[in-house]
Amino acid sequence: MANKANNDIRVRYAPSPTGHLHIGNARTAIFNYLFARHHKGKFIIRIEDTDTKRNVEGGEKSQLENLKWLGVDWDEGPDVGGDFGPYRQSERKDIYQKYIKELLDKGLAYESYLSEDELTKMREDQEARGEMPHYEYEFAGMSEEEKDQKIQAAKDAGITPVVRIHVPVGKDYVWDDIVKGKVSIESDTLGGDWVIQKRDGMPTYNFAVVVDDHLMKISHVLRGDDHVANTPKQIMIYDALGWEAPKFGHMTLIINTETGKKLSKRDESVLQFIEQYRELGYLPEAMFNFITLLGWSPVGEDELFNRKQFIKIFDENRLSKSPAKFDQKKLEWVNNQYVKNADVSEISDLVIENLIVAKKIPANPDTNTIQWVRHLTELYMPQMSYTQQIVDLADIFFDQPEVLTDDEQKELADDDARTAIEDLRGKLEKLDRFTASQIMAAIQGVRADTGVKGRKLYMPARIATTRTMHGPAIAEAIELFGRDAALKNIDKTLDQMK
RNA sequence: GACCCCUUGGUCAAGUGGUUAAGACACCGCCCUUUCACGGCGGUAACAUGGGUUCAAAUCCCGUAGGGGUCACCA
Repeated sequence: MANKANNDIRVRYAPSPTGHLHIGNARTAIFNYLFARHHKGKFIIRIEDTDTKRNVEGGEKSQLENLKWLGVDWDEGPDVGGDFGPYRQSERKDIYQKYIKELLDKGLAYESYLSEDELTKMREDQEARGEMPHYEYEFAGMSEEEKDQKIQAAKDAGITPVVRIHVPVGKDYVWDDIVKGKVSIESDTLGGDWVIQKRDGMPTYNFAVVVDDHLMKISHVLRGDDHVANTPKQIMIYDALGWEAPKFGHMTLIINTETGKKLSKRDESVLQFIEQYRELGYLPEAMFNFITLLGWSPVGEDELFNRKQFIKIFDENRLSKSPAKFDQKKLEWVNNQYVKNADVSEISDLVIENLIVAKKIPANPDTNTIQWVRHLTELYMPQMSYTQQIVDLADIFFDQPEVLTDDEQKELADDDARTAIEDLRGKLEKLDRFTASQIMAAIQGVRADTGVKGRKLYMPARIATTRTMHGPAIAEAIELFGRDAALKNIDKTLDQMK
């Protein structure tokens, strides 16, 4: 199992089209991508759709789309083709067939005629005996004649066989794992002769993977830790077919913060599909950045990198051996770093979508609205972790509170407050251009004319115009309300003042 | 249960025999800000445990405990 030469580096990401792109899968894809790009090798996408029952309509398309969104691109795959296609396992049936036949001819595999019922019974008996379920050789101790008879009987009963591989007895399967180091698993712990071809004629995962990886000249297999137990089975196939196995690397799983277990797709306490984050207005660069830092760390102290930098500094030897919890807070922080530094127009476009979905603005906003949202976005960019937060953050612009809080009333409980607010009202009404700079001038005018200043001026002014004591820069906020709304708010506040 | 693997602060993590055991998120405090946030500065807080090996152990070895993964005609 010698290491292949660097110029032959080919890695793959092999999703099954059973749904949307999961965080864990995205991470696998990203690490493979980074590995390929760093070593100037090829990155391939292969669709593993041998379980026809579980394939989801549109699943493949969604997976690829979200991968592209993250900024991952590939050299070969079902959509772009390549010299080693087809890139969907469902289209490679005859290829698998050929190798199944080869193993059958060599006597390394055999047809198994056990029915579902017999298999179930076997497992139940084992369980009753306190054993873990495993396959027991169905022709154990039989002569050729007895064996033939049994097969004939099964055939007569209309049973279609599956194909099983003979698992060597007492053999150690050892490999030097890129992340785990030396791993060794004994063949007798594998659960017996396993199926390489299902009753429907499709190959099983562990068989198809080997055939494809070999034919596609895959040099390194980087995948999740949950595949460790599959590796000996796969090496077994490489051996049986006389092929050289690639290098394996098993990355630790991402686990749920609360349960400490591997993120399960059914687990609803964590958002775990890329698409969900996309809808909340997370930026692809930020997601890429954050995901890459899960189970991998760069050399220095920096944590913010773009794709190009990651490609440059990626080092598979720095993959972590222990599982990482998914920290949403940190993701928010990372995303905020990117939001803050993004172009206003990019963020604004996302904000518009979020506001439309929340029904705060019409589905087809006019140019005034778009311009208005742009200003709004600029004001809130420094504090948005993700753009969907704008809906709550900017709530005062859409739904002003009917009553004031006690804290707000306290700020207004002063004769100066009324004086200042009334004076401000008059000045705002007369402003010829309702812009932030003019508004600020008006506020300062209030100070000059009434003598009210400092917090006693700004707080009442803010509360009266925006109906809340917290928010972005006061003049900008008032401008965003517009003259009519600001005056209306002032009147309402004046009425409610004690 | 069997087999594989993991264990540094609440979280992510650096660290590969000699360090005051980095850094980031979160948290707390102060500053900036006529509000909130951003930003700046500072702080609390960790080598699971017991034995070895060694002049010296977070680092190497063994045991224990805890955690995880896998045991399909799913991938």
